[in-house]
Amino acid sequence: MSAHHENDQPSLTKNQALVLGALTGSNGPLTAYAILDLLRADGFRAPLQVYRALDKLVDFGMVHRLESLNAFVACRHPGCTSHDSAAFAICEQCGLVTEFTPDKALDMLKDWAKGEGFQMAKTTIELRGLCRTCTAH
Amino acid sequence: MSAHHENDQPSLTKNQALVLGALTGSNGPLTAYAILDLLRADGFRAPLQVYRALDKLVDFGMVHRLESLNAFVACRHPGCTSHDSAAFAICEQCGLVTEFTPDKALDMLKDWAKGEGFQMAKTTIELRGLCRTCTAH
DNA sequence: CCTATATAGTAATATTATAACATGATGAGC
DNA sequence: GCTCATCATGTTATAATATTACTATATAGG
Ligand SMILES: [Zn+2]
Ligand SMILES: [Zn+2]
Ligand SMILES: [Zn+2]
Ligand SMILES: [Zn+2]
Repeated sequence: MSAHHENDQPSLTKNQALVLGALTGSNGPLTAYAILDLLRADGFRAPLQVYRALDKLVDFGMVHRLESLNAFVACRHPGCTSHDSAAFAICEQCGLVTEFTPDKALDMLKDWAKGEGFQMAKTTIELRGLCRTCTAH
Repeated sequence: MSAHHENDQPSLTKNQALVLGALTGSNGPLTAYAILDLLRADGFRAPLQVYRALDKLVDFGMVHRLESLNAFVACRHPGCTSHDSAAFAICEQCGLVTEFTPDKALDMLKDWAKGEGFQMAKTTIELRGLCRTCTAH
């Protein structure tokens, strides 16, 4: 199995592929333990199998962790290289999660960081509220 | 004890005051269980005593939860009314947490939300990286 | 007084995440 | 092919974070 290089599609191990499959097959975020339950049929027995795969998938930029939910989503944002700067809108009514790239907001945050002498490595931007559908309703 | 009204300084219960005191006396964020340990001498025995006080203090805008740390900080930002929109820069080297109000970035996020029909109730903005001191060093 | 509401105490439990250690696969260099 | 290093894996136990359920007490308003 070949090593991962930046800008390659990394080749995934069996466990990584299973976890990614569970996430891409879900219509919303999943917790690590929800993934574990989904994959018991595939031989998963312990949380660490999930967490280890998630760590790698997050490294690869293929999965994002939602800090305010302690949950994970497959990246729906292929082609974008700034996986450390994605933003998410989370509907508190229906659970819908929308990923977007807040370029302008990031520029503003970078300005602040520059003025402050803070060297940004990663941003967490999560909006909580109501999606269009739930607002209309 | 008088009820809390918006824009008042709410009167705090004993437990709330103790938890807030622990946070303002700390030079950094504290987890709920760290607060519990600090307050055992004051009679705290169970996590729920801390979590209940924290819930209220967060409601009052006097304490913020840092989602990416599962920890809490006293608001260092008095006079600001947008306690649902504060941002934090977290140094991964020394643990320094700096609160700021990212007005411009928030405007950009509001623009996105408006275009998307998403009704924002709260934002989580947390920057991870190195503070000025740790960068120089 | 009566009742609704808020606060509080306590025990048990649920949820999320990591540590520690053993095993097996893979590939590079010899 | 063998040796070694590295990475992935399996398994058990445990740590860290958070909530449920139930009880009790205070207190303000009618
Ligand atoms: Zn993404
Ligand atoms: Zn919705
Ligand atoms: Zn604040
Ligand atoms: Zn620092």
